[in-house]
Amino acid sequence: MPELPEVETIVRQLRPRLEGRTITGARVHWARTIARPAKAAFVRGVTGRRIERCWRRGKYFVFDLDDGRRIVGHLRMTGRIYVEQQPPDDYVRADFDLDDGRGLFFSDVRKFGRLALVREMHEILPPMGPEPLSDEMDGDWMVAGLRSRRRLLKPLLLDQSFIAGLGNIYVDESLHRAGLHPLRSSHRVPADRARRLAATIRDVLSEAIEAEGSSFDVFYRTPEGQPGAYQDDFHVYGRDGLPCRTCGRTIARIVVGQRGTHLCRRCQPAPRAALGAGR
DNA sequence: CAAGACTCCTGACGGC
DNA sequence: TGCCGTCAGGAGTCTT
Repeated sequence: MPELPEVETIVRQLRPRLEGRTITGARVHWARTIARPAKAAFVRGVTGRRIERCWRRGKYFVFDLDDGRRIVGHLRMTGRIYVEQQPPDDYVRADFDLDDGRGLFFSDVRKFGRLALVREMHEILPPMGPEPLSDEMDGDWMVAGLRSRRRLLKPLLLDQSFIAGLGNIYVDESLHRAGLHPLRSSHRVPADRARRLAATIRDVLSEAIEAEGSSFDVFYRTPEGQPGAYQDDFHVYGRDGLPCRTCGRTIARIVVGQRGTHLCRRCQPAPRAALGAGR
């Protein structure tokens, strides 16, 4: 579920609750939640360790431990993390006792989320593109990146090995604001439009972080239990049938790469090859 | 290399 | 009310 702004918000709020805390015990209630090592070794490995730092890479959250190892996790569609006194819901797949008497709870309705205990990030992370908010992801990078691959824009931006952290919401929102149709071929995007896309992605993500992410249903809540506010600023995502907030044209929904895709046909003109498609 | 199908899971929702 | 099909913010694997 959560994309970069949601994971960033979660990590920021977990930081004061977790950094410096020692894990005094752990339980796993759904074995497949633990990607590696085996469940028992995971529990043994985290028990007694102090959490030194909480940070994020793409949509992954990372808890550095005091023995050089780290817990790396992904919330996928419906994962949530809390630091509370009591289990927050009926979907806790793993939980950790903290030395201040509270617990760290990993909850996930659909059981797609994963936790791993590793020494090096590459043991669990697939190849990942640059952080969208880093200096590396600038206009020049986007121009070169779009040219070097022959992909449809939307699937390319969703590809974590191209750029890290974007998901379905923020790709749709970024493409709309950049005036680019999701079915455009990456290598045919003019350089000036590619530069605009890079700037737009940074702006959209920054604004979403400012709003503490997006919550349009019950699944995303910050560790403080609050919904995000960015869904109020959506221009296309989930707005099919409603008027475009930029030009008034009805927002359309098509399917691209098996993903629901929202766009304004006036703000985002179709590429020639896609005319007549996507109905 | 690119793109589509299929899979992992559960719950909510619309239609009948 | 209840049953059924469909869909969901992710991503890995396999096939074409």
